Amino acid sequence: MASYTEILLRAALKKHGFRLTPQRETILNIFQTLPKGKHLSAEDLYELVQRQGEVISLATIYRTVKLMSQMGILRELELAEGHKHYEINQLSPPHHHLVCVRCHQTIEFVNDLVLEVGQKQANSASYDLLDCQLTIHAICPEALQEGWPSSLSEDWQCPRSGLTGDSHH
Amino acid sequence: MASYTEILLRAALKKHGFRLTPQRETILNIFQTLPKGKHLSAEDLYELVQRQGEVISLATIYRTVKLMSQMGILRELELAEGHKHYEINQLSPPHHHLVCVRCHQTIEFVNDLVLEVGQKQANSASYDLLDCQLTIHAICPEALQEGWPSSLSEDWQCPRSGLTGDSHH
DNA sequence: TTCATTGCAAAGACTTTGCACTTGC
DNA sequence: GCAAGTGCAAAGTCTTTGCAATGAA
Repeated sequence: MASYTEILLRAALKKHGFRLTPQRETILNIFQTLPKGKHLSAEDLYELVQRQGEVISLATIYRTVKLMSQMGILRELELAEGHKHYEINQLSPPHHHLVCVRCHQTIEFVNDLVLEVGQKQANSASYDLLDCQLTIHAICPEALQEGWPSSLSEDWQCPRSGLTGDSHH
Repeated sequence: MASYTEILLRAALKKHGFRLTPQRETILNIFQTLPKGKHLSAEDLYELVQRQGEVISLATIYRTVKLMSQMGILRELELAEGHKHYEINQLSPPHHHLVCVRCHQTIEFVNDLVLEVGQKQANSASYDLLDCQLTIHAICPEALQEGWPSSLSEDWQCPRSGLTGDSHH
């Protein structure tokens, strides 16, 4: 599963009776040109579309990422920000996430074992694997040192913030 | 990490300056007496509390499961139902989930490799591991056969429904 | 007594949906 | 042409929060 050209996307959609619309093309394009490891929320995507001069309604954004996730084109990530994030589903190799429950900073990593486990598990139940995500919840050293979770103040700024690909507000 | 008695819970809370309240005890109790592998949404928990004659406000339910998850007492699961589920965090061994994106039926499984990977990853970043979850998104044989996702009707009932521990409405 | 915790109700964040219009095929 | 797709605005669902009252230590 390399990269979805318009042709491939059309084929994938057609296979299920869906249509290729400019909106769907635009959205797929954005995900394809996204820096590796970056993931977007619906809102992020909405803004990115606007920034390149087009407009797609939020409703369509939601409908599209949902559809594409269900088709296996996108991965739906549930990190710790309270809303979903999406990225291109590159099955080779998918990366996983280590998330600090305190500051939400996310470290991505790759591990082939995980996919093997997932594939094996899906196969053994005769399921068709779409995606496979290992999410590790942990506390980062900075938060630990700060004595977390005794101080629940939501305003503490982890010095780690801004270092990695954390794309929420 | 065997089972939280009142004593242990108090100690864990005290360590962070939190208090032991009847509500917190009740909630922990419910999770402890829950059948293995069963997980609850906030709403589920709210109803279970009522069914045993007590009343805890939804706000407190939410605050409590959040706190306990952040303390590592509960695991916060993000499956495919659009809301979070919680269960006791038994680090030995944590189980993982294979979820059908179509019918939301969930198969649980245990795999030691996953925890090893998680632990190793957390350690290498000097994080303190709280939880480690592998979530596999896939399509169940029944849905595949039904031609999913070409038929997006939300009313299709997977014959698999009701077989396993799927606790949403 | 003191400060964490609770309950209530209101607010918030995110997502979905009904409907009329548009458009791919 | 017709069913699928879109945009809009309204409605939902789940979750959080302000505040006064309560209660654990």
